[in-house]
Amino acid sequence: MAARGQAGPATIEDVARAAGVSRSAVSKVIRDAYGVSPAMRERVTAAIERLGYRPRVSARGMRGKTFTLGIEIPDLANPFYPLLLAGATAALSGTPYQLVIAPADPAHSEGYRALQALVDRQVDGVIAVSPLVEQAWLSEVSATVPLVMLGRHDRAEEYDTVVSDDEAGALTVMRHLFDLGHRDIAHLTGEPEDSDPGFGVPQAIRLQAYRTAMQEAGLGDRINIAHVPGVTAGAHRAALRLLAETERPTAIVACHDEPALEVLRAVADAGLTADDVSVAGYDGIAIAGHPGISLTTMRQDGERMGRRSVELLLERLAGRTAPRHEVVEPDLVVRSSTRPPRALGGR
Amino acid sequence: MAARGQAGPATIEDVARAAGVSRSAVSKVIRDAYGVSPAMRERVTAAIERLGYRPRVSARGMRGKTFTLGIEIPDLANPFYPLLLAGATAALSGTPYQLVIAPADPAHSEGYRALQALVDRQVDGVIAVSPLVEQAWLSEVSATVPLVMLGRHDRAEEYDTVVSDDEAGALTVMRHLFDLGHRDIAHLTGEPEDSDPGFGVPQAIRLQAYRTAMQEAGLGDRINIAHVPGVTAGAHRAALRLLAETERPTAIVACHDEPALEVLRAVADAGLTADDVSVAGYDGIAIAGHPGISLTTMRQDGERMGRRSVELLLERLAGRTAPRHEVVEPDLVVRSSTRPPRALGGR
DNA sequence: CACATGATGTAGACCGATCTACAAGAGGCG
DNA sequence: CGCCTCTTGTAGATCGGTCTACATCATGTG
Repeated sequence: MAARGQAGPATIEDVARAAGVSRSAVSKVIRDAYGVSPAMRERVTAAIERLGYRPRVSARGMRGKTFTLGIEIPDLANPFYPLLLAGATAALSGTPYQLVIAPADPAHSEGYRALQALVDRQVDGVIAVSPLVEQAWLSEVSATVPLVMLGRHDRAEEYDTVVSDDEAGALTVMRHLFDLGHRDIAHLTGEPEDSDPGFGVPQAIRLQAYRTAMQEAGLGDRINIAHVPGVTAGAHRAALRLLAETERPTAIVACHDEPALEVLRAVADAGLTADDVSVAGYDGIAIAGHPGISLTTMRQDGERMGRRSVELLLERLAGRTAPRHEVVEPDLVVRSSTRPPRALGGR
Repeated sequence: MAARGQAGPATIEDVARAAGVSRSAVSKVIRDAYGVSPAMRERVTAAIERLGYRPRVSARGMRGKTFTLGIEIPDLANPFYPLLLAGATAALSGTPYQLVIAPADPAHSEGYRALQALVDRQVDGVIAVSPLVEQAWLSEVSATVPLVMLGRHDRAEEYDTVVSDDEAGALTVMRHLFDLGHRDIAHLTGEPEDSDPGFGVPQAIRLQAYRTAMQEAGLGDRINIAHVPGVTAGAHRAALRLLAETERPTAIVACHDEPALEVLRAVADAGLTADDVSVAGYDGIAIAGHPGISLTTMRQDGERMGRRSVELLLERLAGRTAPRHEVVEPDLVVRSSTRPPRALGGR
């Protein structure tokens, strides 16, 4: 922003005129292309400075690139997603690329809409976080623009993926609870249709791991799954229901930290404590470490996941064609929300 | 997305050819402009459908609009901001506009960079949340594109603003604490240079209100202000220092909920409880209502603020030229983090 | 019946960049 | 000295839309 010729912001034409050179020359300087003499660069740069010229991304996008990467995110209210963004933003600093976020409500069709909006805007690369769009559709998108699917376990040929090892993570949580002595462990997750493991959604993988762990521990008959519509929104009520059962579970595992917070709230509302019911979450959001919450959780390195996603995109833009599928290992953070069950010597 | 002619996604040219009409005709149909017969609309729509045609925003932006509104947000990790986004997104549903978010680290120059990135992308309107950019610069920006400053109290002639009544809110918190019997009340806020009331930043207004309230209560000599670099990041240490003072304050008011959470953590770390030190925040983030936290706070209707910002932009796009400055009233939510001071019979 | 009016569709300029092809000039070399 | 190569800068096509001006045709009207 600075003084400009007449109507509206300066264009490349204005700069060319001011510097006494051609448009092409200015363009070369901007793009740092081959064939510019130091003298010319000097004059053009000065003119750019003087006019406060900024190239318009729309115009650049017509032929070249937009220097924009888009990330589609469902539900920014979930504090795990900002972690991804922090990592993505960090990975982009120092590059000429700008990150733009398209928010999408978690509702089904919203993911499509938001991703489509990014594609319409000619972004140079897309990161998709919405788990509920069809793989085939993503493949089609990736024919137009490089794409990274973040968080879902599908090893597509057409695009890259970055995921956390949800199976190992969920099994680790279960082992932790078994080690504490729990046998009546309930699992709280989303609606059944989203939990089909074929879809590759994290919560589906975690649910499957829960089943496997219970079976292998010989507790197949104690499997207790609460499918909650809207997960976080319905978690409080669902948890109250679990807590009112005659054979109350001694531990509840939620598919994410956010619903786990609601479970904790329900535990408090029911007049119970962590000595009565252990609660474990999954994600490792920051508030889980607050002394008033102190939630045991599997911490996913969201920042790393966001960073790697961007790096994979940049590699694609640099020419890579073979798909890559990255796995990030989560780690268990034990806090005071999980304790031995009362009957076995819990204080 | 669907079948397309040859290389790359279909263009308006392809649609025109497929429908046997001119580009202009297709353009008219897309824009729902005057002069299209039902028959023509029919044929064109069918062709669009068949080819899976989507107009490219870059190309549209060259002459017309981009149907994109941009919002610049510092620090998405602060859960108050997603509230704004939720409101903004909601206000946009049903309109042809798409919201894109440009993330900016809270560092000073980042706000400029992110806002500039949005302007470069030819958005039809901008919402700025970063409080630390100069008013004059914003005025310049608003010569190019309609702008709403969200959260800062400057009644500029060139652009609209949406703010919460921070003065009334902060005074309300103080009255609440006075009513409980507190007299030694400390205030925790950001760095002094950001607290100049002339800047209009919320935390500056709140700090000023704290001063006023203390003065008017005859407690001018007990004013105790902790200026913390990086607010949230430094709040924990700063709170520990306050708690270690010989004349320990009986209440601590933070300029935002996020640092207030850190104060609560410090209180716990120091082996104290809400009976020893009351804590109040400001913003009304959701987690403050969790039983493990239970933080007294001034709730700002972030969703409403986001919604109003978008509505003001839409009005501008519809032709309004006179600036509007909206004020939203916050309300006090009393929870168990504030109690009467021990000396006066707090149990 | 000649003419004004209004509805519908098309041609082509235009937006602001990029990028290819090429011209002009400077050195290098046999 | 003539030719070749390399560097530097320019002209002009191009991207995919929008938008203005205008042509065409059907209809209403005096």
